[in-house]
Amino acid sequence: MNLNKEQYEACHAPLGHNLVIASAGTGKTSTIVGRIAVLLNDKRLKPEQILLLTFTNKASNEMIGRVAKMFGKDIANRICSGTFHSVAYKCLKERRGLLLKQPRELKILFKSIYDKRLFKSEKNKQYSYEYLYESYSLFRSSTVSKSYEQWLEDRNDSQLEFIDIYEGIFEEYEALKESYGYVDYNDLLILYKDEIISLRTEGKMDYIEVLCDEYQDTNPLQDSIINTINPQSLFCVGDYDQSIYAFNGADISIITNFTTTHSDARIFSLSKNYRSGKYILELANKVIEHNPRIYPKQLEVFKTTSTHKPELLKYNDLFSQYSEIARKISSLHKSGIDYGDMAVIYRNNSSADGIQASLRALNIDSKRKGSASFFDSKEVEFLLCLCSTMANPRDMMSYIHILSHAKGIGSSIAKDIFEALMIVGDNNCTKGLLNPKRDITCYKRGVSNSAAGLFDEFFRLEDRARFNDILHKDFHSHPILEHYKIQRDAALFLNDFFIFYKQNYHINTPSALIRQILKTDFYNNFLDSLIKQRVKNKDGSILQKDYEDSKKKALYRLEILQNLSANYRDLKTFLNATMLGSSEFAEGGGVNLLSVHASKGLEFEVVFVIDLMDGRFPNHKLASKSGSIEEERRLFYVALTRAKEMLYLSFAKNDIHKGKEYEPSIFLYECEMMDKKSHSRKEV
DNA sequence: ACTACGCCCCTTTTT
DNA sequence: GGGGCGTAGT
Repeated sequence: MNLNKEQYEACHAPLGHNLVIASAGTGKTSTIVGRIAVLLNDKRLKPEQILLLTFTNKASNEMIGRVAKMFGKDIANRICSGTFHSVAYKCLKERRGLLLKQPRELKILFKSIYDKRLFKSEKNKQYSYEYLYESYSLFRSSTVSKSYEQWLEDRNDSQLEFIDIYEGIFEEYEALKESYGYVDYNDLLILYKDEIISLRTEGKMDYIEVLCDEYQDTNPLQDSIINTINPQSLFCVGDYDQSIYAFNGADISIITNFTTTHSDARIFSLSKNYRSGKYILELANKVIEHNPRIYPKQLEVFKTTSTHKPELLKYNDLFSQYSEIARKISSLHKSGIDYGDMAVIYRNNSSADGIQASLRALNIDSKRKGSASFFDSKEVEFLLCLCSTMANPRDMMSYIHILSHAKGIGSSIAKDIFEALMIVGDNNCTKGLLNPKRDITCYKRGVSNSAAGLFDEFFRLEDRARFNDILHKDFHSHPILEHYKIQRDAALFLNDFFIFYKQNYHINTPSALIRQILKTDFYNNFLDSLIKQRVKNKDGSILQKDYEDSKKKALYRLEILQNLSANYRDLKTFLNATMLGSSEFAEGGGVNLLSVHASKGLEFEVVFVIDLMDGRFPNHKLASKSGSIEEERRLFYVALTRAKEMLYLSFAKNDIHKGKEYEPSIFLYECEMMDKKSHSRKEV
C-alpha cells in the first residue's frame, strides 16, 4: 500500500485511543484501510475483532472492498462494518424480529397523540407537533443522561410550563410504538446499546478495535455506543471543519474533547491533500479560516500542477442560472468529461428541480441522491404498505393508509377497522382478516359524549351479511362489516383487500410478492385512480397522452423497486433495507445532483456549487435555529473540497418568477471571489 | 363526528 | 406536487 509518512504513522499507532484529524481529500479512506491491514497483519487481530463504523453504507462497502483486494473476500466480510444503524440492525436481527418504521409515518402517529392532548387556543405558545417531534428526536440522540425537562431547560426554558403535557405525549407515543411493533432510528441505537451490555456479560462482545469514520458527525447517543462497547483500542477519524450534522445531534465537542475524555489519547494529523488543485484549496483555506481554529491546520497542496482556477458565474435570474449551467455542462461534456464526473451541489434540495429540468431540456441525464421522492411516491409507498401488513400484522399505520382509500372510509373509520381486526384476530390482523373469531362483537359500543345529555347512543351495529350479494363467500359475514358507516363501495373495497390478502400473504420472497401484487386488480385499481388523479386537468379532463406518460413513469419506478427487492430473501429484511439504505440509492445515471450533506465523502472532477445567495446559502433561518453561521461555513467548505479539477461557484441576482432580489452569499466575499469594495455589505 | 374537497402555503440538511 | 387547514355535506 502507498501511504505517506503521516498516514503510515497513524496506521501503525499502537492499540489505544487514537484520533486522526483528516482534512478533506487527505486520503482518509486509504488510512482506514491501511489501519485494518495493520490490525490484521502486525497486530494479529482476527477480522471478527474489528468493528468499522462509517457514515454511509457506501463508504463501508468501499473500504471493505479494498480490504478484500488485499486479504480476500473471506477475511474482509468477517469484519463487522456499516453505519451505526446498520451494524445495530445486523446485531439485533439475530435475536429478535424488529421492523423499522419511517419517521414520516411515526410523525403522523405522533401528531394524532398531540392533537388529542392539546387544545387549539394553547397552540400559539407551544411547540407545533412537528417541532415537538423534531425536538424529541433530537433530545434522544443528543443526550444519554439528561431528562427531557433538563435538556429543554438548557435550550428553551420558556417551554418548561408545558413540560407535563409534552412528557405525557412522549409516554403515550412510546407505548403506542411498542404496541404496534415499531422501531425508529433512535430506538435501534438504544436497543443496540442494551444488547451490547448483555452480550458483554455473556462474554460475546469481543471487538478489540473499533474504527469510527466521520467522527466529527457522531452524536452523543452514537458515542455512548462506542463507550459501551469500550474496546481496548479506538481509531477515530474525522475533521472538525467538516462537521455538518448538528441538526441531527452531532456534537463537535466529542471530537474536540477527545484528549480530555481519553487521557492516553494520541493525535495524528493528515494534511496533504491529494484530491484538489492548488487554486481550489487556496479558496477552501480562505473560507475556513473565518471559523475559529481548534488546532492550527492548513491543507497542503499535492497537485501543484493543476492550473484551473475556480470561476464565479453571475446570472441575472435564477432560472437562467440553471439553464446556463446546463449548457456549460453540455460543453464540458463535449470537451471530453463524462457526465458522471460532474456534480452540481446545493444547500437546499429545492434547487434540484430547476437544474434537473434544465439538464433534461438539453437531453442530459442526471441522478439525484437522497431520492426521498422515490420511496415517498404514492405508488411505491402503497405497495410497501401492503407488504408491511404482511410482515407486521399489527402495523396500524399501514392499515390506515390502505383502508383510507376506500370510499367513505377516512383515517378514523380505518382505525376502527384496524382495532376490530386486532380484536377478532388476537392482536394479529392477518388472523383477524382471514380467520376471525366470529362469535364476538369487534366494535366497542359507542361511549359517545354523555356531556351533551344525548341518549346512550351507541354504535349501531349493522348486519354483517347485508352486502353478501357482492362479497366473496368467505368474507360476507366478516365481523368488521358490522361498522355502520361501511357502505357498498367500502364493503367492496374491503372485500377486494380480503381476497388480495388471502392470495398473497403467504409469499415471503420479496420479489415474488411484489411481482404478484403488481398483477392484482386490487393494486392496479389503486394505481389507476392515482394516475388519473395526477393527470387530471382543472376541468376534470384527462389527456390520454398524459395518462400514458404518467403510467409509464410509475411503472418504471415499480420496476426499480422490483429489481431492488431481488437482493433480499425475506420480507422483513427487504422492508428494513428500504429504511437503512434508502438515501444511498440513486435513480438513473449522468450528472450528479446532490445537497451538500449528501455530497459528504464524495469527489468529482468538476463541481458546480449553485444558488450562492444570502439567505439560501447560508440559510439564516436555520443558522439562527439549531446550527450556526460556523456550521453553514463548514457546509460551504465541504462543498468546495469535493472538487478535484474544476470548481464553479454561481449565484443569481433575482428570481424573476417570484419577483425576489438576492444578495450574493457572504461566503463569496470571504473567499474573495467577490470584491468587498464594489458592494456595500455589512460584515457579519 | 367524520369525510371529501378546494384553496393556500411552501420547499433543511440524514441515518 | 404535496401537506395543512377550513368549509360544506353526510
